Amino acid sequence: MELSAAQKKMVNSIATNCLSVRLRLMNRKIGAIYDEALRPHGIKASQLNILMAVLAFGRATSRQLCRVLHMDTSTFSRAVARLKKNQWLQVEPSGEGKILKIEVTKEGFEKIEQVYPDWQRAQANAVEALGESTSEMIIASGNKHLLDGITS
Amino acid sequence: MELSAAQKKMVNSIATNCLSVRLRLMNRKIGAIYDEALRPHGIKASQLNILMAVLAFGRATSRQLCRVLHMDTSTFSRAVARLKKNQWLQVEPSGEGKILKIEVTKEGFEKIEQVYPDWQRAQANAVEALGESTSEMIIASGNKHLLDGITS
DNA sequence: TTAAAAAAATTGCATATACAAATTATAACA
DNA sequence: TGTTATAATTTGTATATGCAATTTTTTTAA
Repeated sequence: MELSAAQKKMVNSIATNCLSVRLRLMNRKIGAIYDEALRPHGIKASQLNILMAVLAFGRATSRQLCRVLHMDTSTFSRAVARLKKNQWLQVEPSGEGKILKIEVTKEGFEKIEQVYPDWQRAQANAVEALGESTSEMIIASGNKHLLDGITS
Repeated sequence: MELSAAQKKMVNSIATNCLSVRLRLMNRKIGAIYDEALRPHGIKASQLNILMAVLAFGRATSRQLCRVLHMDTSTFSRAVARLKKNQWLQVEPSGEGKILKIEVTKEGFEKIEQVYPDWQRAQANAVEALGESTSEMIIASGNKHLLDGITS
């Protein structure tokens, strides 16, 4: 393919600036750091993610957790099934309307405690890879999103 | 689960600061913006991603592209298969050792041109969702990574 | 020039992800 | 109270992702 100047500009515009491309790449790169650190514990970063969200929010509906995590309910549903299979999560109706009691089990919490030092190591490596300021911005930006989710 | 103060601190530390969790969430959120905008064109952001990388680098080995994209070769292999099936990519041996000639086809480039206005729209929405400064930092950080990949 | 070594690419398997469709459970109302 | 409307959950299907193992290709060495 021979490209005109205008075409090259277009290509360059997307290749250089596309936030989806950039975030995807960062996600692969940083995710690998955590998954490598967590591998000996038999848990993935994404799974720890959900355990943390459940702990942080306490009793919550699937719907609320999905909104906060900006995750499709079908994705959540299957993730929860895997976490239940590992005995890290417990899901049961609470009796109060549609609210499900989703709880981290004792085994789940023990897993988090075991993982914590390696998570800290991964976190330090990730901060080093991204740089301090980028890391802080990502964390701050994430908290903003978290708050978005809570209000409804 | 009843948590002690120290345990709550640990949970909060992970839930609030984990870069993997944050990037995953951003990725889902921002990726959805692009995929929604690109859906009418029958192409996913991740696929556009690879077309752009191929165009930006010109003739390249799979290995080099995988390194730049920080993508497993198996992931790349299957993505390329799908892009070939859509006639957007063309892969053939070049005769020079192991170097494969991976090229965007005319159809592939036309697809990019069709998509461009909607990509711009998605980009604007993503910048709005993330904020100017976060967006700029992500782009800058991404470019750093890109350069990392080139030198080898 | 052919056999062994090394490298690259693919395939098997598992999880992550989302959209659409189907199912199930809840709520509302007649 | 039983039927319908609504909301939540799960299942089907497809892509994205990575690790491990296999297969294919290329290089090296005999």
